[in-house]
Amino acid sequence: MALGSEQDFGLQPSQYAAIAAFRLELRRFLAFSEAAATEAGLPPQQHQALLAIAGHTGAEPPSIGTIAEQLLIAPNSAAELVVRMVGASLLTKTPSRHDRRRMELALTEQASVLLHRLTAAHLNELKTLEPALRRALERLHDPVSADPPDDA
Amino acid sequence: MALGSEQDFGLQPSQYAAIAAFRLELRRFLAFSEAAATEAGLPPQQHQALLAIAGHTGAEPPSIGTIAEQLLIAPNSAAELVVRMVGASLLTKTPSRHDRRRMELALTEQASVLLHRLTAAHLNELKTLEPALRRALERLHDPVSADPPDDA
DNA sequence: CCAATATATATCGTGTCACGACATATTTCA
DNA sequence: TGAAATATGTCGTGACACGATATATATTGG
Repeated sequence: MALGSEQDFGLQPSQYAAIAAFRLELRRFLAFSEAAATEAGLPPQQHQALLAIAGHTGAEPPSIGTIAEQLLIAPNSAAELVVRMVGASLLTKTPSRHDRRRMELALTEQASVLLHRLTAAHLNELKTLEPALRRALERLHDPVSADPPDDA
Repeated sequence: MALGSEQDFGLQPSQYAAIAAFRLELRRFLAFSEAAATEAGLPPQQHQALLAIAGHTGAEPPSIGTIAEQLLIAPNSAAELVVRMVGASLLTKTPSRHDRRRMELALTEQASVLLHRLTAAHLNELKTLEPALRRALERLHDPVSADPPDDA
């Protein structure tokens, strides 16, 4: 369903390079993020879960399902992730009184401090990486202007 | 070393939401990409390796080390990845005659066809996702203007 | 020109984490 | 109320990256 319906005229060799360069920029950011989380003693996915909870803006408190939606993982995977995080004293998990199927999640004090520091580091790093990310995005449309060769 | 040297004044609650939203957009793109590769019968990392080779612009032909650099993985991981891909008839691997430590990599015909279709699908999808990605990037600086709540 | 070192790739054991399949508890609704 | 939908939990499995280590080839200082 995802393939087969696009026209493939006009796919230049340089477009491979443009997409590859874009993916490399994404990887650089993700690698920074994973390294920062790991150095802080936090598995990367647990960092993302903290961020999703702290950044949650809905009316209902964040739940296991919220994690699944924001991290784009299956609900059972989110449940497992939360188990690990409660075990690591990063989250509290309490049954909702309005819907006792739901588990309401909240950051512990420890997690708040960690996330605050990590977030500051991320905003800082993004100041550096953002221009390259922007340029890579733009070159997807106009791949004629190339970067210097890989091995430069 | 990565943490602790940033000032953390002025980190608003809405910045968590801005970064979380940015990460969600990244995940949407990555999820599309992984799904497209998987539907095409290709493990996502193998797709990225194909892209890195096809998009390689250096003077020397791409090698195991090229894969490691572009995918930001360790050289031994790249070697393992290439073993799997040669086994799946996606790559040819021949020792370089100038440096017989090096293995020169090239796509098979089958892989070229696959990658061409996948790349067209990606360029197509990026037309849709790019605006959201751009907006999410911009809101990292100016997080006051928010998206509608999560559960809208 | 050779010994020491650096580089490129390969192998093996290990650990993390997401998934599918399935199970259970709670809520909703015809 | 009973059936279906929703939310979470459990277990076995698999992909893949890593660290430690090994081997082959290249490079270089003396």
